[in-house]
Amino acid sequence: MGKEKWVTMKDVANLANVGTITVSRVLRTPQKVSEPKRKRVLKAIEELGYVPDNTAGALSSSKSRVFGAIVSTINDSVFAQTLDGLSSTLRAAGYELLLTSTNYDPDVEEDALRALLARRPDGIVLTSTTHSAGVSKLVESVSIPVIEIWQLPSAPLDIAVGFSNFRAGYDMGRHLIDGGRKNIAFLGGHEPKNERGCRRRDGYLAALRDSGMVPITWPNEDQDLLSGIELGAAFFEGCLNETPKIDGVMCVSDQVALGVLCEARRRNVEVPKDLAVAGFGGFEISTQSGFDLTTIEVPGMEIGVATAKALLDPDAGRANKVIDLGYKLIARGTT
Amino acid sequence: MGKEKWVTMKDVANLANVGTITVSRVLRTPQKVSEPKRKRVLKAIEELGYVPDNTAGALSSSKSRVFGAIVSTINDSVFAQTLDGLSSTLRAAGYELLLTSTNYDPDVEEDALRALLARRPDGIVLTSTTHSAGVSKLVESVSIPVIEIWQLPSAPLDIAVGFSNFRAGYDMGRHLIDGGRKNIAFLGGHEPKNERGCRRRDGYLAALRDSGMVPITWPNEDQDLLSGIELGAAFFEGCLNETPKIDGVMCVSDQVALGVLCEARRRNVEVPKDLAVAGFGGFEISTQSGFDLTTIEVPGMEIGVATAKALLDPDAGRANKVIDLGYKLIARGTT
DNA sequence: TTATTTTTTGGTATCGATACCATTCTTGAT
DNA sequence: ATCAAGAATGGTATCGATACCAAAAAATAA
Repeated sequence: MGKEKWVTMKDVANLANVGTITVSRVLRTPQKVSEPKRKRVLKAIEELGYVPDNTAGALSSSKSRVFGAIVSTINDSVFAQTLDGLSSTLRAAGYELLLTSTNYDPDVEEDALRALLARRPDGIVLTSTTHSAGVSKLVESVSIPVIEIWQLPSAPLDIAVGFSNFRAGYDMGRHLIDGGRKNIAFLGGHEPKNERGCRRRDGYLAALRDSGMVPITWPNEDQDLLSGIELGAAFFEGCLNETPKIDGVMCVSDQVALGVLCEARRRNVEVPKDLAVAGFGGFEISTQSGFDLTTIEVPGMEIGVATAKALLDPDAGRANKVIDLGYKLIARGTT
Repeated sequence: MGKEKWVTMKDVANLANVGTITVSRVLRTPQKVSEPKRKRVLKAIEELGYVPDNTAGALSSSKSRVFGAIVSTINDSVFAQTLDGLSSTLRAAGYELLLTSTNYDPDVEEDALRALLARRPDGIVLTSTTHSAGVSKLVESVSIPVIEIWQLPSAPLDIAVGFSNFRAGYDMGRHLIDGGRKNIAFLGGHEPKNERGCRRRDGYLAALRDSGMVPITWPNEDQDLLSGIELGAAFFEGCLNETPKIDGVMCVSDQVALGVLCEARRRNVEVPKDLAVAGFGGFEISTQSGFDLTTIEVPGMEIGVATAKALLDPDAGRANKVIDLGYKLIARGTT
């Protein structure tokens, strides 16, 4: 690697025989520079291989052109879609995304937020909706847009973009009830760390309560070591053994549903005749695994894009602080 | 959100009645500050809710404490592991990760690199190993560590961390040959955009050539619209119809293999008796889908951690420019 | 005690860009 | 021809931290 120092704006200005400020204008507001000078400057930039230093620009303009995001995990296909939508929309507008994951550990969130704020981002995206006191205090002391995404909080800190997991859970519960199922279980979503899953389960509980039915949730203790697919399989051993009359199961995610379906096939349990299975997420897996899974399709990409827009124009976003993008219940072959 | 300006180091210094530089030292080299002053400064920081401005620090120290990464996609479970390992190791050392994805479009790489370099990162991580002239030129003009990960390049730009997709493909080919298969196909990995997949296929081709066998690759035209699982299913329609004697198939990924297995089950094709199936990746899906898939297990997390270490101590990393972390062929029930 | 080293502390210049203001140069209107 | 309004350009101060150097204080040696 070369040992040369970075080329600065001054170097470019000298070569093009203009003032540094003119170089700056060529990059930020080219229409304010006359044609011949602009060309000379661009040529000099090209020639020297100049790459502007945004940290310096950020310091003097107090606009970093960076947004920060804190996600609970990168390792989840749905967040991945949102992040793709977010980062590509932002980059098209000349902004960058600083990404941090907490691995579902709420204690990490405050540290991560501090580290992000130290970069003086122009805005922050959070994927959790319950925050520690420290986080709330930090966020409130800051004058940049803060967007909470995915789960819509009851009292948004600033702006929120997402959909209602509760309503989605409720709707899916009704869907199974309307399909004539009499004993409907909810599988997964116990871990209190996973708010979104818990809200879905709450929706399920409400739907069954409203119909006077008895809810069955499983597992009821921490099982976070089980992968989605493992959990689905274990469901047959545990829950269905205890309560064989179950004729419908609503899973916290498509992955879990897939596990149930695989195991059902192995045990010759007919779906949907003997058991209706519903997933959540609307991933590729739900249609392409050959199981034709009923699921809730979530607008992952759209959340990313809408979040990017709200970051870029927070006043428009704040006009309606809560942007609900909804979801789609896709009834297919498994129910 | 509050309208207050950011608290600066000077504010802290005034409150604690010390020089600004002392505040700086409390944060960076606390052992150089006497006990009582350190305490006073920390108290002032706490009281004012001071969050240091790293952009300013970066400017004067020319150390940004940020690393940049360009990945082809976030939406891939294996990269996700690597990114998790990378970002958590870096954050533990007080560094942040600036993440950009190219969506497998090589034209985007140069722009993304420029945008990253504008933040003056202390190092760069690339996940592709063939670069445009512009990218190479930029990288060479820069005096920070550049690490290429996953696919080991023949001529690394600087440091490389990964494993050999070619050898992995070769080994899996041999595994099938040694298992007595006579007509072995390779499924997926045609798209030239996906170098890693192509290297696996090259390994497969070499293994078959070395044994005097005739390779069968499918599909042979761009199919990038097909998801992994779709592709697996389509394989039966296309390739197996044309060449029914195929008794072994090596898939470019576990996702594709899962598609093949699902379809095989539906068509009552017995695995591994009628058809041996091998995957690639070693994801959860390979063990937990209930299919007990033979696969190549790839050290995704370890790549992330090793990359982080090399970034933090590039001289140690450069001692052996190529860090080969290997892979594991896990023979299971499907072969 | 004095001389010498080590530790602790602060002042000032600096990093590379942009903001702000002042100046020069155009252009068109009167 | 004169003036006003606007466009184009550049000089200088500034953003908030750290580097570098120098001074003061404390610890140690002679």
